[in-house]
Amino acid sequence: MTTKEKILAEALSQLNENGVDNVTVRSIAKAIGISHGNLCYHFPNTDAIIHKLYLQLVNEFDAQIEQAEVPKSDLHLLFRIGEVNFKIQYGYKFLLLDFVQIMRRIPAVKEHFKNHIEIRRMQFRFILDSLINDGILREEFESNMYEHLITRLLIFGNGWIAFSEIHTEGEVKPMKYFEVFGSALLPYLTEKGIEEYRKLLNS
Amino acid sequence: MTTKEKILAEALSQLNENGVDNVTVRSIAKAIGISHGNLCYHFPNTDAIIHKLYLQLVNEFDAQIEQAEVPKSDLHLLFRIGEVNFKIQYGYKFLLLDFVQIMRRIPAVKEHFKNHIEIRRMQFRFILDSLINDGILREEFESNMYEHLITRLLIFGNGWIAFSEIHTEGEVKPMKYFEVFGSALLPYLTEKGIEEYRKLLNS
DNA sequence: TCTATTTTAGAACAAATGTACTAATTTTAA
DNA sequence: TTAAAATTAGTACATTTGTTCTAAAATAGA
Repeated sequence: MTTKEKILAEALSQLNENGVDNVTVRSIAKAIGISHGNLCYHFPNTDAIIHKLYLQLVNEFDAQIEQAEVPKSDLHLLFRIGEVNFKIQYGYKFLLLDFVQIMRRIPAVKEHFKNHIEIRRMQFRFILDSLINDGILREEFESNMYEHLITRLLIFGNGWIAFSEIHTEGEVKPMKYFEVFGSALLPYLTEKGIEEYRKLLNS
Repeated sequence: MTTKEKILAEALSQLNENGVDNVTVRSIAKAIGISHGNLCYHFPNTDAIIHKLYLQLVNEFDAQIEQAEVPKSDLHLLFRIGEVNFKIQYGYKFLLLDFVQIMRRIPAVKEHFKNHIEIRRMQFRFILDSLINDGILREEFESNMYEHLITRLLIFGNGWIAFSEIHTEGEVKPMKYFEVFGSALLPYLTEKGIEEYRKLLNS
C-alpha cells in the first residue's frame, strides 16, 4: 500500500465517521503515522483528497454498471442498479452527508454531480418507458407523473443516508432503505408488474 | 428592533445565503455594525444563534398549524399542511441544507428534531388512514406500503432543498417542489381520489 | 438627580488550520 | 557506484475563530 493509498483510505474512514468539518490534513497524517508536511506533498489540502475520493466513487459506479450481467427483466434491472448504487454510496456516505458543503467548497465536484444526476434521470426515464411498454407499469394518466416520480427517486437517493443518520441507532442497513426506495414503484405497477415485484422481493 | 432581533435576522440571512461554515460571530456583528464582543454578550456563540433560529422555526410551524381553518377534505388538509411546511422551511433553508452538521454540533437540536419527525410521521399516518376510510386512497395491498410512503415523504421533505440548490439556477420555487411532493399520492388514489386531486390542482 | 443595571466596544489570548519552506533521507536509474 | 529525483519530517508563519476580560457608555428606576 503506497502512502497515497494509505492517505485516501484513512481519509475516507475519518470523513465517513466524523464529517468534513472534523477532518484535517493533520488528523489524517497523525492516524497513519506520517508528518502533515508529507501529506501535503501528496495532496495540497483536504479538498484535494475529497475531490479524489469523489472520483473514486464515480469510478466504482461505472465499473459496477459495466459488469452487470444481462438482467432477467427490466424491473430486475432497475432493482439491480438501485441496490448497487445504495451499497456503493454507503461506502462513501460522507459525500452525501456533507453534500452541500462539498459542492460549495469544490465547484468541480458540483458540476460533475449535476451532470451525473442528469444522466441518471435519463437512465430512469429509459427504464420506466420500457416497463410501460412491457405492461409492467401503468400508462401515464397525469402529465409529468413519471417525471415527478423520477425526481422523487433522485431526491430519495440523495437524502436517505442523512435521514438514516438521525433515526437509526447503531449500524445503518442500506438494504432496509433500498426496500423503501423500491416500494415507490409499487402503486404504479400493473397486475403483471405486481407479480414480478413480489418475485423480486422473494429473491 | 432590538439588538437581539437584529442579530437573529442578520444571522438567518447570512446562514441561508452562505451556510453555517461561513457565518461567524464576527461576520454577523460587522454586518449590523456592532462589536463582536457585544454580540457575544447576547449569544455566546454561533451555535446558540442557530439553536435559537431552530426554535423560531418550530414556533412558526406550530403557529401556522394552530390557525389552519377547518379543511374541506382530508386530501385538502394534507396538501395544506404540506404547502405551509414547504414555505416555512424555505425561509430557514440553511437548517435543511446544513442539516447533518447542525445535528452534529448541537445535540439538543438533534433530539428535538428526532421527536419532531416522529410526530410528523404519526400525523401522516392519521391522515392517510382517514383517506383510506373515505375511499380516497386505495386499500393497503402490500405490507408496509403506506409506512414506506410516509418514510419517503419525510425524506423528500428533508431533501428537496438540497437537491434544488444543485439543480436550480436563480430563485428556487418551493411550490414547484411541492407539486412533485404531492404527486407522490397520485398512484395511490382511487378514482374518487383522483377527482379530488384534480380539483385541488386547479385551485 | 443619582445609583445600579444593562449594554457596548475593544483588546487580548489560545487553539486550530492551511500553507510554504528547508533540509534530510530514501529511492531510482543510468 | 553515483547523481538525480522523489519522498519525508519538521519548522515556521499568517489567518481565522471562539472566548474572556475590562472599562466605558447608555439606560432605567428610585
